[in-house]
Amino acid sequence: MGAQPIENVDKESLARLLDRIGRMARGLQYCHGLNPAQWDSLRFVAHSNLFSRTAGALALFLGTTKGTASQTLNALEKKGYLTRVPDAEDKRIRHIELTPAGEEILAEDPLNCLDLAIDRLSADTVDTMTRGLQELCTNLQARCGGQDMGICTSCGHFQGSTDDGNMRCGYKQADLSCEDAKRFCINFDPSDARDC
Amino acid sequence: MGAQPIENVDKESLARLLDRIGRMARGLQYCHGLNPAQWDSLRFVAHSNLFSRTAGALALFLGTTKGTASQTLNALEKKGYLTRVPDAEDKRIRHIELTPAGEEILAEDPLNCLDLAIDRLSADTVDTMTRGLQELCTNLQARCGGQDMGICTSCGHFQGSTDDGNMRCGYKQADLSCEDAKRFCINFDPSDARDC
DNA sequence: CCGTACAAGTATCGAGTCGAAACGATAAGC
DNA sequence: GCTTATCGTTTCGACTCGATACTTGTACGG
Repeated sequence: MGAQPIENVDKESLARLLDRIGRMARGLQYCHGLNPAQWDSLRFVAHSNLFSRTAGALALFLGTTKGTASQTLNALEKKGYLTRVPDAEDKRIRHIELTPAGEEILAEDPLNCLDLAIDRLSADTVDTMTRGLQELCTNLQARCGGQDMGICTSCGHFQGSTDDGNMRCGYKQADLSCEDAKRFCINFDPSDARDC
Repeated sequence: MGAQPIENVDKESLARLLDRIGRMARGLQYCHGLNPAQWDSLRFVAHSNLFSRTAGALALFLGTTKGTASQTLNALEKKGYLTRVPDAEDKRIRHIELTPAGEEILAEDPLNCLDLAIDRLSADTVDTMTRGLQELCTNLQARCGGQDMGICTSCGHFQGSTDDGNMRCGYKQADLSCEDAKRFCINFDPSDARDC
């Protein structure tokens, strides 16, 4: 308990700090000819499972419209960072896949610079901040939409693994490869999730 | 030490969480007919001292150009939330002042919603997060510009108070009212600042 | 089958933002 | 007094984003 009693000011400034960091992070993401929305989209595609690598899911995640998401994807496709492959069953759907060039440029994600700064914090601090931010995210998204994402094993729709080693999703009524099951899903149902 | 050893994943996700919160906070700020940049500007004007209530300082703070800042101020002036009054001595300068309407709308700052979420965190968590974010801010701004701001009493340019109760700034070679000295300054020099 | 309802994705248009650059006015230094 | 630097604005073009309408495809009910 070495901490002094905290003035009210601090509570206010946390919100301002978050806003400020957000703006800085945003500013960092104008590089390599991309803009923040495009970086966000690349990251989303890289970390999402098959069900979620679609224009609609991206729009949900970014809190934007399908039209805008489609345009962003157009820009990225034109630059050669991703391709869109038709779904085998549902012909309305086009799955987004990173190209090798896309994976390469992701290695230069400007947010890595944020990681460097984070590395200089103590593990305890990072832990506390992560928990706090996750709680904030949860509280906020109740108010302003935005989609929570998680992985199959902690998802309410998860129905266990099949004989051939795939994961069964009760929501999509479909299987997912073991690899994809570790990626984030836009249809994540936290009802079964424990902490984190 | 109840915390489990933390996986690498967590360190990565902190950066992503910050990005995510930033985007959410940004999304919240499309309301009352204003956009994020305009809210940021209103907040800046409300919390800045006389020296900093100018178009140039706003640009520095927002990490944008003077031209863009000027346009944002135009929009806000047209909506009646602020006015620009010429400086008595330097005729190049126009000081930005909130109108009563500006103060009113600031009471409905959408970031207050973030404050509500923050209120539900423990004081210790808020404290740790605030310190951590401040450190991140400092580290980041070294890399990507952006101006740190602070108040006179912890500023390297502060030269004490004058006979008539004003605060003397060695950088601007000018006095500041006691009230303004408690507001943030774009010329803040942290060399004399202790923690916070 | 056929028709309706709905969902995924795309194209188009207009408002608005932003940055770069040029400009005018003023201040400061020699 | 002349030159240079600073503050702010304006203009222009590229681009983003949201709203809307549209195309294509699926599901369901008769």
